[in-house]
Amino acid sequence: MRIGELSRRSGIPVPTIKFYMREGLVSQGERTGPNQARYDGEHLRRIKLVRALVEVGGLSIAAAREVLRLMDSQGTDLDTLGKAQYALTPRREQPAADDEAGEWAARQVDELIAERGWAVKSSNPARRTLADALAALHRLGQDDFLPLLREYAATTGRLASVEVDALLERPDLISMAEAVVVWTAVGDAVLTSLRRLAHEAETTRRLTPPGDGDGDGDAREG
Amino acid sequence: MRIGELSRRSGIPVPTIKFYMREGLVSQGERTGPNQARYDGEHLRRIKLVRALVEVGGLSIAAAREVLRLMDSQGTDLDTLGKAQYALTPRREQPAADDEAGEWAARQVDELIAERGWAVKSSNPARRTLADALAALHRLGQDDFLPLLREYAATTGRLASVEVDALLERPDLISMAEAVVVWTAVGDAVLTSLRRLAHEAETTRRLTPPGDGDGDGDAREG
DNA sequence: TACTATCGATAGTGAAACTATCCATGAATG
DNA sequence: CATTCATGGATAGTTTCACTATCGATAGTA
Repeated sequence: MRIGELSRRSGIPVPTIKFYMREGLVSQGERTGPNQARYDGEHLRRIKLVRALVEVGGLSIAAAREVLRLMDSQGTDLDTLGKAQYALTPRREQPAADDEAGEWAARQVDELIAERGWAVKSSNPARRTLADALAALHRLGQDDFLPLLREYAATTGRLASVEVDALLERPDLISMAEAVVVWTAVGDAVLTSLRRLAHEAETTRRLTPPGDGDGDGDAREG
Repeated sequence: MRIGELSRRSGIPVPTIKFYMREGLVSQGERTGPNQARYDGEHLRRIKLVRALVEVGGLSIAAAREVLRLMDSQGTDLDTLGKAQYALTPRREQPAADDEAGEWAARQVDELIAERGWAVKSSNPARRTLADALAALHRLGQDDFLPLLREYAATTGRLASVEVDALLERPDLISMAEAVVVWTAVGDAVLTSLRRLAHEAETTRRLTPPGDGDGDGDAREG
């Protein structure tokens, strides 16, 4: 197919597809003339993957490029998968604040990880993200979130277990690599939106007197 | 205090604080002269809150303003808290894709919510976020994520329960409003980073032969 | 043959989040 | 009390990011 069809089938404008190719997110088509090239289903699929990472996963173009590069690297091994996982985590440019809250938060993260017996490298950028979040909570005096943190950790541990189970069902490393990338990026959106939905449901359940409402548990009101 | 001290104590540059005031995220100081104003601890706290929403929660300035406006509104009631919750969810500007994947995803979301008996308004923007995520997975043929979705829903339901428990411990509505805002925004970061950490830990646990390594479960290697 | 599509290259756009400069004045210091 | 620094409000400028638009030569198509 030519680029027009690629655009129609993906829903992405031609100039944007060209932009992705320039940026190295999508490979060039097979050249058939000075101003002609041919694309195939792989290109289409790749464009959909880029959109998933960028639009749903919220990755920057640069981060997406790095993730895809690692995913593509021949001889995808577990180490590379780990790096791809790291590249999927939003990075902070600035060094961590070295104030009281920052140090406290870093300590909390270390303790939590030790407590759960998790094997996590110190280079895992999620350590930093978590520490930043805890530091922000601490600065705001929201320390009563801490007990929830333990709950969250236990819960995500269980989730990770079933997730890895499902991942290991994949027939080959290439397929696993793609699942790691997609599930990690898109899974964040799934998890956080489910949390929002559950929060509303739970609040409604708690604060609605029993017998109030239509009783089918669905409060769709637009 | 004056703006310089506010800057020093928050770690935010003076021009940025001025910018936040212009944008209505932080209230003006109490004027004491043509070019003088006085600020207090509330201002400092507010700046920290803005930073938490923007930096950790990833909210845009516009979204943060809306959230804070709702949080501030006198007579904070549960309805307002719900609106604040909605304002914390990242919005899509474009209408949902009406392709097969989009429709399929919307159906999945409705079914899931019905299945769990969740009372969730159809206006909850998290429905859309979740549908977009599921649509992306479907377009990529990653339908084996679906069983995990059920697991995720059950899990976030339990989390929401303990979270609302903790929330209702708060003495007043104002304090609850702040917790809703902060926990929702920062909680996303906590949850997703914990998921990353758990994922690495679980992968390591599964793929490391028993007895391999130092056995303390901590694989910090930098 | 006319018209549309495509190629790669280059330049332009619009939003977002700051950042810099200015001037009149107030505070602080020797 | 003179000098220096800080402040407030206003306005304009900067940087980054993710696209978009245009161009001239060439290719497919009705």
